[in-house]
Amino acid sequence: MFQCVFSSVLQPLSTSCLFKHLFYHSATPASQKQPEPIYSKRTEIQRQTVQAHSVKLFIFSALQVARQLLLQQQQQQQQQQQQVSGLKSPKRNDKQPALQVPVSVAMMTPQVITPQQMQQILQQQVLSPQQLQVLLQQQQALMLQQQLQEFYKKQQEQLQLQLLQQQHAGKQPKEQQQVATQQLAFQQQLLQMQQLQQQHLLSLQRQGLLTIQPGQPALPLQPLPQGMIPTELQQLWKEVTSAHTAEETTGNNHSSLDLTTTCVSSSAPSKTSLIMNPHASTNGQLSVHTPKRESMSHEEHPHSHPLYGHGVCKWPGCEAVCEDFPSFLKHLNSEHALDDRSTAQCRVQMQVVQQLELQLAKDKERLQAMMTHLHVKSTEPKAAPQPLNLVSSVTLSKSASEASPQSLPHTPTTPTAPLTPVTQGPSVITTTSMHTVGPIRRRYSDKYNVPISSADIAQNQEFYKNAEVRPPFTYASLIRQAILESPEKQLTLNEIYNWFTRMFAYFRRNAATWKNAVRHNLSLHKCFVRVENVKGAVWTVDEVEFQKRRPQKISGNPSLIKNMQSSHAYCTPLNAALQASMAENSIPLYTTASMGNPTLGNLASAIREELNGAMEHTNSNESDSSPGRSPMQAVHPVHVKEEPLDPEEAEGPLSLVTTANHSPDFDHDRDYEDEAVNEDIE
DNA sequence: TTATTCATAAACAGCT
DNA sequence: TAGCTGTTTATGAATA
Repeated sequence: MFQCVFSSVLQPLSTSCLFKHLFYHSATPASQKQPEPIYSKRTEIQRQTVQAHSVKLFIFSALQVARQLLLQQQQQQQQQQQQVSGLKSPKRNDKQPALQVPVSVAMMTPQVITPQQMQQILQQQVLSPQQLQVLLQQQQALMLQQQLQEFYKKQQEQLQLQLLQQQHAGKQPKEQQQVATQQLAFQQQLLQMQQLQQQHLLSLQRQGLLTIQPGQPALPLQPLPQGMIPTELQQLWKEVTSAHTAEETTGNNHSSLDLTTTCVSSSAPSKTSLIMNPHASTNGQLSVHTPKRESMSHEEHPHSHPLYGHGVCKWPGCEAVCEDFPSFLKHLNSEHALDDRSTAQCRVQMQVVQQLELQLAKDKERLQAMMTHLHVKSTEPKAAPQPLNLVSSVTLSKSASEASPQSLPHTPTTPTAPLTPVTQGPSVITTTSMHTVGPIRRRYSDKYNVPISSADIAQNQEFYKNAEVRPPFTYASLIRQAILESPEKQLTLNEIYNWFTRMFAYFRRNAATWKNAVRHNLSLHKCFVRVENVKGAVWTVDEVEFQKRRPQKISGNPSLIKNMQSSHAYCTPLNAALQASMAENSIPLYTTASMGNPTLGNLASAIREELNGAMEHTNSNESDSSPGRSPMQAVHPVHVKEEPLDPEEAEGPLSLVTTANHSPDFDHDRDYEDEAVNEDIE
């Protein structure tokens, strides 16, 4: 079984169905694929990650404050115990250091999914952005849950220890009872926080926004709507703080915690930083700034900082507006100093970058697989011919094997590496061509006078026959192909119509439109020559005129110019198609034959074999062509000649060049009955 | 910005 | 006369 990762949709496939499925990808209209804005989603992931982390930071800060309060109570309790009984428990001292481990340490060292594990996950299967998002969120939530559980556990142990101590002392002053009561209340509030998270998780699950894998000990904290969790936390915070004495809550800055503001807000970035209780910053980290490194970098590159651009702080989740660079530095040093929050954010950013890098690597791998698939598609059981455009005369340059290294294909995974760079080649099925509704304006092939390859159509023949997908070829190319596929290289208008409807399901509708276009093209283009014969008027193709349709702006050898017209045509259409594909939300781009170019050596021999076969076929004057036959059998007689090619003048890496030869042999083989045809061609 | 190519639509004429 | 065939023109989009 395979799993198709062509798109973000993971779909298990059997070996036999893999190619069909890939072909489905090439055939499915883009409108049905629901393209996913990958980059925007990644940005969204980052945003939500920061958002979730901000929520987590808030909880962390609240816990820190509560922990600090608890510590104070414990200290008071300890002092009271020492005063009363002079008893000092060694166990308590053992426990105390563990309690002093900042929660942020656990936060900064997530052990839920290590980067290595995440990499393994990503290597095992390509995760879609949604899955990555969920995974990331789950990881964040698991981290938070671990922290909560750890803290809760410590609190519980402390409580039990204290109870034991109190029982041991045989005295229970009222204050101790109050402290114990407060601790119990705090534990209950911690439980409430967990329950709230669980409830929110359940609500998300009900909404289908989050899926939890079975057996996963997840307490995922989905990125919450702005202001939702803060409100709940505010209530929780009030409950927590209300458990303490009034002088402890009203005398400090707890009230300054503006929990109504969102933790991450682009509009009010200054509020993103939590106003910490002085007690919360137990180690004073919040007040410690280390701007030296930044300042040094700024001195080297004044007003240039990766975190500063367009007057906005680029710190993840901040976007604070800084009018000038000094103000940004001030903001950076004040809001993003070296503290737990910044460190945690940095770590989150590292994870984000790491995941993006992994995803990028995976996408590259996927692209490679796609390219490989497209390269070897000609070897499918369909046994389609090699995707060489042999319709026109082909000249194989000596320098084919002497192409510059950078021009050589970088696809070592397949022996059928393309002549062109991996991102180049004619487009057979493009995303644009998948739009079956309405006329299309884009054109990917035939843009440089090079018509569709016979193999291009042949390898997608079944697809075009059955799917109402507009072929991405111009009318001229299609007409030319129809004519060239005919045994006598000439067709009546009605036969051209029939070829269109036979070969393309798309042309079985809107006959008036495309037939008019066919007639228009036949009349408009000089490359189509009307010939009167016994059957009436038939249409033939003048290759010279066809190649002349758009001269390339290449200076140098005129023959090279012609050659480049053809060779370049292999490069640009797919480039455009790729760009279009990228523009259209990274919908996979599919080509078939055109990308299955063999290596240079194989290509040369293949060309010669094909050309020789074609010449023999034509010279034998056998008209075995049928509607279903291979288009390669219908190629024109061609000449294989070796022509020096100046590499400096060659614009592209292609050495396979086609010349629009209009040789006497060519005219002879066309075997026109009307001599006027040759005159017209001349 | 300009020129070119292409698709589409439409009008028109000639022929069967 | 209707339909087919062929020519021509116009327009807009895409692209070099």
